[in-house]
Amino acid sequence: MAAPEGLFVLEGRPTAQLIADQLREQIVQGIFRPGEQINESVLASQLRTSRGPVREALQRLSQEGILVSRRNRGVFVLELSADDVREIYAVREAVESTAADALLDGGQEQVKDTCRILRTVISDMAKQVAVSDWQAIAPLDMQFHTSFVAGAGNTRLIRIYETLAAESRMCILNLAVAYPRIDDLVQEHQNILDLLEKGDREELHKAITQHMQKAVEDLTAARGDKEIIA
Amino acid sequence: MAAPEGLFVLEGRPTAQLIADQLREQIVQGIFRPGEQINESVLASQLRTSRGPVREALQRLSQEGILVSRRNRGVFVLELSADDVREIYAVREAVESTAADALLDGGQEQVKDTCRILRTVISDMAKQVAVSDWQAIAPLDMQFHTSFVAGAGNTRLIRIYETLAAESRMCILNLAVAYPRIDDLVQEHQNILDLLEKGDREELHKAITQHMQKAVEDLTAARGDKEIIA
DNA sequence: ACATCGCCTATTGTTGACAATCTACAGATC
DNA sequence: GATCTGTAGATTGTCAACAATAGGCGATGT
Repeated sequence: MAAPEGLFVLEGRPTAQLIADQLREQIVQGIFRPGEQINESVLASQLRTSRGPVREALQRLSQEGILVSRRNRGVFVLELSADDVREIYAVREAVESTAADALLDGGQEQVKDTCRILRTVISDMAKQVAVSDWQAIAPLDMQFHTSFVAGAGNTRLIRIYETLAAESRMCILNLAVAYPRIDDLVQEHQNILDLLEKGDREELHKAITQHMQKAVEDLTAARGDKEIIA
Repeated sequence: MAAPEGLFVLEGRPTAQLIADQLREQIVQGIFRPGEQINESVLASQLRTSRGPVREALQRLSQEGILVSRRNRGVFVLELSADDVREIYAVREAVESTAADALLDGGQEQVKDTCRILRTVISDMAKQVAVSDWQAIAPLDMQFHTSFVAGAGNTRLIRIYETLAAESRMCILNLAVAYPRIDDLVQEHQNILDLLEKGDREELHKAITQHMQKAVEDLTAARGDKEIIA
């Protein structure tokens, strides 16, 4: 039978997973602000479920690092410092560089498939830039990079990058006006795509490094060094 | 399930954390074999606790990737394929290379502190090699690399590497005679330490890459390409 | 006024019972 | 004999009640 997709409130299968995904999305969208407390009981009754699955989901997100749990005090949305930003983007650079190598070593077919996906993402991105829809740009930005890493086909790399993507979106959303050089945005991603397609390993690595460095500069520019961003 | 004599009744505060840590240790030591099922209820009664904390610990290890959970069927110790080995060591190479750069960029002091730690590890390793105590060598091998990464001071990198270290130990332990070139072992690590101390970035990267490549060759040599190692 | 002690509340941590669901097996049916 | 079906058992998934604990706040004594 054709499976009719159920609604978001409560589905049959992996409840904790659904809660975690939903919550992560709400956090990176800024519905829960950094430093804000999340109460197990309250969330459970809101979701019409018990504390068990909620607790499981919260624990999951804590392990991912976007929540911090203090014993008998509560769980709170992560607050990011400038140092955190530097850490995150340093690791992102490492992961994406590795993915780039794996892609280029993986054969023409793999590169081609990945590029096809990346092209559509850039296309969507250009549309949203044209109408200045920042809300839609951040997810697309991350989708580009996530797809890039996914193209390498290393499941561990992908799993690592998922957490980094969530943290990056938290960085971006907490920066109010997130993209100072919004016109460069599409161009930069297009450049990465071109270099991947061309197979220019050297320049691709440089482009990734620069992309990350610029991001760190933008994200840390307005704030003091050790200050909390959010 | 085999009676695990190594598990102690737990006290103190973060119960689930303790269970997870102990269980992880038991798994990388091979007390729980790959593919073996781990039963929540049984484990709970062995630990004189309830299913809640045990479940939490198992979920944590599942997220780390050293357990796999199948709904309503049970949780099982991860079985590693040759592809898994390649994945793990590819990511390890990326992480350690990043750590190397961060170390060298972090100043003389940081490098010096790290080298001091690494020296003692190598010293211990040499002792165990001398008496051919393989059981003790694997942890020291991982301790070297974990300390190396820790020296970079990037908490996210460290967290990522902890999981990789656990998976690596699973690779090693499942290979029976794990170190074909046991005499080279100390030498290779010493070489990495020397290059770090010298600050030779180029050669250090090469050494790390070679170290990982050799490991993959050793670990996949005896088995078919897609075969399960354990 | 100030420091100290002890209660109070909010929140997580823990527990045992109960429900849902998957697999395997045995029996019926063709 | 092969295949379908329904039932049993094992295991996780869910739940609500209960316990422990950390930190706040006020009473109390000086």
